[in-house]
Amino acid sequence: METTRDRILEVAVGAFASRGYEAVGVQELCESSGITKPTLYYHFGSKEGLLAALFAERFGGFNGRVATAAAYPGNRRGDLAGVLLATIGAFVEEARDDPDFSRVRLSSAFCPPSSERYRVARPYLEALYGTIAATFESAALEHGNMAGRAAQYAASFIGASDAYVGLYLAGDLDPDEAFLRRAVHYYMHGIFS
Amino acid sequence: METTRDRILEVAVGAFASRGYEAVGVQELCESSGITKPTLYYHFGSKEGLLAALFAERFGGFNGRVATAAAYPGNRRGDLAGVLLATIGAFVEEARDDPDFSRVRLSSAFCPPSSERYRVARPYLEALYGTIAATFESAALEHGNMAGRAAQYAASFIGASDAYVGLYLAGDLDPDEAFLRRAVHYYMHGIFS
DNA sequence: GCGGCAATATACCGAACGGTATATAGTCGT
DNA sequence: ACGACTATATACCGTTCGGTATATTGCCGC
Repeated sequence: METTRDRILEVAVGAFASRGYEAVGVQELCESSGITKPTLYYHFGSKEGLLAALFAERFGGFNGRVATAAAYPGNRRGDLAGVLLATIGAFVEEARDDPDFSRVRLSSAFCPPSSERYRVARPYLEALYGTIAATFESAALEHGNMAGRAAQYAASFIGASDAYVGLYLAGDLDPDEAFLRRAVHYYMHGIFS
Repeated sequence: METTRDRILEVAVGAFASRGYEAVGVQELCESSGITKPTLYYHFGSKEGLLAALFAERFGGFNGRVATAAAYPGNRRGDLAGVLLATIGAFVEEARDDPDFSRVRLSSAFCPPSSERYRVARPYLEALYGTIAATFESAALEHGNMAGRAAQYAASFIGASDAYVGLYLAGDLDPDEAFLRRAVHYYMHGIFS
């Protein structure tokens, strides 16, 4: 059964994706959900609380799926390419399964430091970054010349992955399996290879 | 002499950087600038016009500097590494010289498709992307195995560069010359090298 | 010294904002 | 059948939103 709460969240993620959290009014979310304001405030307490609930559900889930994909060595000892492919695959799969959330996530990646958005999104952004950085730190144990560069690797890996997701969401790109394999290959061995 | 118009723009970029375009009110910008609303509307016509003027000045300038750095072959025939270093250097230098604008630029990189921000920022974002893609297309003429991949290269290069800029602006990173050289080296030859 | 224009201010507009005091309907345990 | 609790609605709050009609100032050309 679809609860009122779920319906509000679904309407909200769609509205936030297309017009942005700040530009969407609570009144409008209520009308689109077929409810009234006190109902929304009963469930979420505030507009910021609504965003927090949305992120807890979807960003939390996304981070979990990425963490599973990025586990290293996990059962893939030495297979960094396989881990990175699974990781970027998690980004792309999320964009296919939940494009609205992925749009909200991307638009929150560089949100202003004194915004409500930032306060809510920051822990999830840091968790994602930490997960990827940890993968590269583990890999450095097996590939000595990677040592001490995990932060730089994580930043560029997430940056490139999000750029691909952004192009896909804009309809400019279809990142199929071959595309992702090439992306990982370039990342590990350079653009000439 | 600092004109009223310039002062408004300076106040606006600072406010947009820290709290976001949508969350900043026109009234507040006027008070911070020491003027009143009709003066702002005399110069810019609307809030969106103010953002457009800001982007015309700063995003236009930034894109020009990137285009200069990314010119290929230019006088650097065959020196793709040098061109990419100059290009990522332009990103980082911009962040140092005009951190507020760079914050606004980053926060507009993935802004919602039905927002005012998107309408204003889109041409500049596309111009930037086109510039970088053109560089990789030119490089492919000399490095045959790069052919047909310019879009993918451009996306990942801009994505990684913006990720570095974002970390710098958050105070988590100091991208000095050595860092940037490593970044370009990884990009061209892979993370193991 | 006066017409015209660029640049500013006072005072106001209707609409939308996020949020709430209060009442009411259903459900569930006792 | 009644108290307590969950979930909802009506009607309203003060504030702020982007934007404007109108008046005023100062300068420049003639």
